[in-house]
Amino acid sequence: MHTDLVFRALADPIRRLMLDELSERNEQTLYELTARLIMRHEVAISRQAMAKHIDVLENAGIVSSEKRGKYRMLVFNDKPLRAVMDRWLK
Amino acid sequence: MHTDLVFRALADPIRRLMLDELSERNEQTLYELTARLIMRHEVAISRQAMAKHIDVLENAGIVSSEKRGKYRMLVFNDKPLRAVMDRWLK
DNA sequence: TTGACATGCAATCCTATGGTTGCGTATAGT
DNA sequence: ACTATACGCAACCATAGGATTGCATGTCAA
Repeated sequence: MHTDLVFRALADPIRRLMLDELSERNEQTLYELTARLIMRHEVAISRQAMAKHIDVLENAGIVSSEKRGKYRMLVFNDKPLRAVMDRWLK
Repeated sequence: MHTDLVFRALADPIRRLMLDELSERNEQTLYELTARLIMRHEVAISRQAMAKHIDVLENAGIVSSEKRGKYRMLVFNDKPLRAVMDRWLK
């Protein structure tokens, strides 16, 4: 597991909001998630920017995506977070 | 507490190494910490760069510093980390 | 007091990163 | 078959972040 990718993924506030939404309601499409962020958190962001964020989260292993037809289903995975968190918290 | 500052502080690998050292051996001066990073972790970094990193960690509340004479004593504080970590780990 | 030492401050540079724009592609519905 | 939809890809841009450089400041020891 790549610690650096995990921490860098968490460094952006929008990505953290994405994790909030995904941890609360799993299995969303990229489009759904984008709409939720815009409406519930009043962020102004494009679909392309969201796609980039998803790539970052996926490379870090925090989110996995599965292609279903024309949709990209997003699944939250908390294992990398747990693995990385208790580094300084014995 | 400023969540964003905490996460951004953790985004840099050198700052994470600094926390490793400080959590293991508290109350070091900036100079000591710099020497330790260079020797034990083989990082090539200047004192000025280290000072900047300390500022970032201090603004995030993860490290506090106290001026003692010509020394700047560094103290690790894990509270912001704990507060921020169990956001997605219920 | 004088000099070495630990640190502070400011300007500059380079690269990474987040965002936009524009276009292309594949799937689903009618 | 046609069209709208959900998404992928690549180029460009602007800003922020990490590092260096140079100089200034304050403290301690001799």
